Amino acid sequence: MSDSDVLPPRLSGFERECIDIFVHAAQVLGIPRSVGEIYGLLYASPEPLPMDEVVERLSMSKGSASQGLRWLREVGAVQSTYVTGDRRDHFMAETRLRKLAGGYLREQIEPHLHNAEGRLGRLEGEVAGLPEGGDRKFSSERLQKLRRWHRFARQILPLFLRVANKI
Amino acid sequence: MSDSDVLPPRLSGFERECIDIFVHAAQVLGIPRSVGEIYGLLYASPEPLPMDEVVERLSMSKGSASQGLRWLREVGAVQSTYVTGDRRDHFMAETRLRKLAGGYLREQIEPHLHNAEGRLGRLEGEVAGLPEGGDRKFSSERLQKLRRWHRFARQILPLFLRVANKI
DNA sequence: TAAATCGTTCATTTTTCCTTGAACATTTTG
DNA sequence: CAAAATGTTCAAGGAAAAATGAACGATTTA
Repeated sequence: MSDSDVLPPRLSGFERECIDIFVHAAQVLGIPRSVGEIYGLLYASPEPLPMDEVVERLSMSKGSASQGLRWLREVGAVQSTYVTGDRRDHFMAETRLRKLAGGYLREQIEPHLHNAEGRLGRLEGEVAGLPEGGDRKFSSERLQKLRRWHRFARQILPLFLRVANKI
Repeated sequence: MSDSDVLPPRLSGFERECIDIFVHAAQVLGIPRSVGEIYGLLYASPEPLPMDEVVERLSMSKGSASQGLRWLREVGAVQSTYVTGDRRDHFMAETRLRKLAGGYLREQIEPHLHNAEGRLGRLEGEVAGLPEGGDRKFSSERLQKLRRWHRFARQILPLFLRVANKI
């Protein structure tokens, strides 16, 4: 006799579909599947959940749940709350798009944009060291284009957040 | 005696820095490193390059170069051109941001948005099957929020392309 | 038409990333 | 204080993705 005959299903249909959606979203964003699962479960929950329940409902190791929840807290995608008479931390999904996107951009994208500045500086050094001639003009134009792209990214992301704020 | 004593360096400083930039950009976008390398090399090249040269300059296998170039062509990030007196295909980087971003969104993002519609439909089915009560209201609100996000994504991406067109 | 060139495909290897679970620290309960 | 509960860390294992290179087909050249 298998467990499914005696145990209640761990997840409701609604929960399963929410998890499915966020697992796929995580895939698009390059985030681990387990993180998508956790967020999906919390998104489907009217009440905040403690870590044990995440572990149990998702059949996930404590390690993954601990790390996943930490990551989600760091990017501001979940908040931990008190529940009276329970010393465990309880977690709930942050669902304001502005907060979600803002945390992701700050933690995941901003560092890359920052590093890109250093790389553009090095590229500029290379162009400066080039001998005069047709290739130098070409290289300089390519560098300028990269700089425009970088400036564009720096401007468009805050704009994106302002628009997201209205959703 | 090592090769570096007798062979010219395969890549110029300018090329190396361009490649570095696009390798990191690829990482952010979840694209294989080899694809970033190829695009970076082509971006740095005033002339279109045949596949052999990509293989040689990047010390990359023919397989990777072939597949990487195919992918780049599919998303519209490189174009192949004729070079008179040479039967090999020659590749050059597409550098219009609108084209680059458009191809990426069409090939990589759009399929996910399309699939999401199916998932939202299934989620709607789950909500419809829920008994009346507080949880049903909650679930319905969460579903609506997902639908708003989806609509938002569908609207913001074309807008993004219009703005990118001016860069 | 034989040899050389160009490019693709795909099974295999390599690498990278994710998950696991045991060990541990900390706090709480009996 | 001993046992239980809660949560973190990290080495090791496993899974998924990427790179390799040999085999192959197609085309061109001598």
